Amino acid sequence: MLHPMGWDSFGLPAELYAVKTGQHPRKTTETNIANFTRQIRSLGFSYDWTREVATTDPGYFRWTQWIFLQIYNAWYNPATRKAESIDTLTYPSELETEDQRRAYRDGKRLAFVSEAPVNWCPELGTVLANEEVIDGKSEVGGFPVIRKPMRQWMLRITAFAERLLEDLNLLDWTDSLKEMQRNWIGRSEGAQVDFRAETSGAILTVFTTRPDTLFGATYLVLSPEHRLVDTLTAGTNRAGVKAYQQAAAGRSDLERTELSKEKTGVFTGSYAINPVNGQRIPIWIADYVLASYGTGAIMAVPAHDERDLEFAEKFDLPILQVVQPPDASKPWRGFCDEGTAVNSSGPDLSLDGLPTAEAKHRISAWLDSRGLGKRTLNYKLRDWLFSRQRYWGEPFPILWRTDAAGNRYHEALPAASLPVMPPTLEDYKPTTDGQPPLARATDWVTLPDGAVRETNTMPQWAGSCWYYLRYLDARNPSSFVGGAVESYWMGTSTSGATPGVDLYVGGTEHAVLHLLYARFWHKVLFDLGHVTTPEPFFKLVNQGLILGEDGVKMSKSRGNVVNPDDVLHEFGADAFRLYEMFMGPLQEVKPWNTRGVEGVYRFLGRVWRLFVDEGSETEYEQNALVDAAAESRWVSEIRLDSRVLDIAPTPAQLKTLHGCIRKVTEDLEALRFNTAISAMMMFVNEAMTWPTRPVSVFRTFLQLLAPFAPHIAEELWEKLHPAGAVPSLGYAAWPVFDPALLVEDTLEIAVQVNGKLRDVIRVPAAATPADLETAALAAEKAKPFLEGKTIKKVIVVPRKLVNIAVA
RNA sequence: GCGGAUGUGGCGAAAUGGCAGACGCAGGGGACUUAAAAUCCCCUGACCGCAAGGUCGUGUGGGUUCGAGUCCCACCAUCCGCACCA
Repeated sequence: MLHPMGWDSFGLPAELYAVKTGQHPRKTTETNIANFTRQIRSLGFSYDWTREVATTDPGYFRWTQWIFLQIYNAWYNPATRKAESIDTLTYPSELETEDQRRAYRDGKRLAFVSEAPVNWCPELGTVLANEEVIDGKSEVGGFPVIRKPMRQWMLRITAFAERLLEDLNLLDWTDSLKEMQRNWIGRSEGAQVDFRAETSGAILTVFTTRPDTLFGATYLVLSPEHRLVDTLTAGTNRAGVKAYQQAAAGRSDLERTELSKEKTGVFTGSYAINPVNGQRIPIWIADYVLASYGTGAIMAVPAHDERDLEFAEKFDLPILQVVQPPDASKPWRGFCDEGTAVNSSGPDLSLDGLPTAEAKHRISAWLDSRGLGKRTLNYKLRDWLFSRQRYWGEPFPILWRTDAAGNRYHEALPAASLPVMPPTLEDYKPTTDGQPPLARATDWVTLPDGAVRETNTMPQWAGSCWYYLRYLDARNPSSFVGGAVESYWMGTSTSGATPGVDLYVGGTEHAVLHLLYARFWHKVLFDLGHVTTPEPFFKLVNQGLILGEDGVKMSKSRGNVVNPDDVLHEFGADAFRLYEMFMGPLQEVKPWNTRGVEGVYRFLGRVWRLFVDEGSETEYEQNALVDAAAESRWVSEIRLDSRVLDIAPTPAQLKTLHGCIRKVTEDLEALRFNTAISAMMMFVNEAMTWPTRPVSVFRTFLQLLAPFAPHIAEELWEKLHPAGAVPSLGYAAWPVFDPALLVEDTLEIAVQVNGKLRDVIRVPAAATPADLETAALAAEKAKPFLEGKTIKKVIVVPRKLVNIAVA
């Protein structure tokens, strides 16, 4: 069992807090880690602190940088569907110079530099990944985000889209979480179709999931950022197109979606030819077409697409039916589902009368045979924007140089030079001219040979992409994780073990961030032979959020935050732990209720009184009051209750105990802590009524209690072993229940008439179904319901119930 | 709009298709106490009834079944995620 704890301590929140308090992030991070450690320790969690890691520790981020180098020095080979060393890349023969081959190689790496529109958050002064933008605002802080072309580091996660999708099937995750990832990856099958521009002859490729509607395409739409917009714009339309492009560029994502109710766009003044029928159709640009999805251009089929219809109606473009709904009473206008092709005949091809699926097939084959298009897969997933203009993150192990032709190119630092430490800065805010903070350290940036360092840093997700691997071998100085250690813990050296982390408990907020990024890194490491499982986390459970007492998410601004320190001070760690587990199912969202803590606190009081002598308890309370300094001595003088004796338990006592062992054991396995606790409450409620309290029974009970309330369990365990030389309760083997002790000699059988409970009878456990039937028919309280009725059928469920069906 | 989850007492919740509401909170009554707190005992889904007992009851409406909180269909509500993804 490996149960470690660590700190994901790089990132924006830590940096923002540091800026706010005017301290260095390393200082505030250390202070916070110390405080969290204190709180966690006071709760008595059994973490293995010898494996503690912090992602901000140079001994840790050295290996984060090392993994980045593995990604940087790899490419995705579509033939093998795997990441491979960049050395296996073959070059097209037309690349003659080393500079040309270098440019080609850099374009293939899994870590690459790209000049593309990115999410820029002016308030935070940094770019953000797609996953970090929620409703057009930054995930951290909630500030507006705009699109801006910038030169940034990207990781080629899109190459793994299909495998990230497929391998979800290997995992024991909830359906909802898997669905979130599937939706985020957003696979869709369709076709690319080439349209030829009428005057320039330029080829315009569009992506569509409905190639069967090609005959209904009455215009094309390009995104404002599409690279062919300039060449396609006719003279008189130039000013309007430019203005539209500029307006779209300056608009935030939020504005873009808020304004989505109203479609906007401009005509370029030029036309394209529909390859299927030679029709001349206008080319428009509009921001409802996204540059970053598909080809950044669409064929509009207003009859059978909601958005195209809205646009066509607004700009008075032709709407042509090409699909007949199966339900003829439904209007064809705006019908987007599958039906039958109509009005779809051209000189070389007719789809008329074909069902949608077949029409898709036919047209795809036709386009393919003419070289006009091909079947394609598209994903919503975008490449991972991996650089940030921040101080508090891992510096890239990358240098920039200039070649003979004056082109800047990048180069990896050797692994031996890791870690690349961030420079010491007085001011770690971004520069006023928009340069990352690291650019302030001019001595650090420029090397003696003229090379300059990359001044961006990695995003906060980098460190958390692989921490579970570092836990396995946290102090290894020569490798990110030792090979034998990795295969032992990840389960590939033992047959039957689940591959990867056996149980990962975490919140849903990581669904399309950390959990996606970590899977991607893991797959790269797997392909390159550094780890032995294709997936990092086998079983994943999302714990539910604990809301404030008012049923709303806890927040400082609402003032409904419960501070664990206060709860601990008033009720102790055991009551706090017990309550959190007793509240309800682990996965459920549920509100905090301090009364509930009092409830489990009372339960712990009853446990205590089950063991200790009341008189000595009173003495302790009085003595501890006048002499608080010697409290621990007075505690040790509390005596056991005189009924707690080393005597043989009665069969009834053993039965109660073993029933409890069974329930607690099974519930723990299934993470049903709430019902396990309720079983222990029932045990205690009954044990309170016993005239004798056999030590052996209570020792076992304490073992059951220990994982929930370790402090009180350990204290009482010690009292039950007066000799002193007893190992801690934590090392005692978990009790095993004896099924033989749970056998009942008589059973309670429910007697139903027409499914309604009428009586409960007691029968010997050995009673046969026939015995049960006889006894049930004779049941006193059931009789009135049988009188004067015909018995149609008697259903006997052995050991449970008898149902008499009457007419 | 799309995807997912959840709907059970005053509240948190239990219940391999087989006695709905275990366990706990809150509430009511009682014991102990000069008194209070703590503790212990009893009651507590709704309605009818003096009682015995009965009727109804797991978001709504259907269905399958000897029997449905549980399975199937439709709908409603709430929460979470995604959202102009062609």
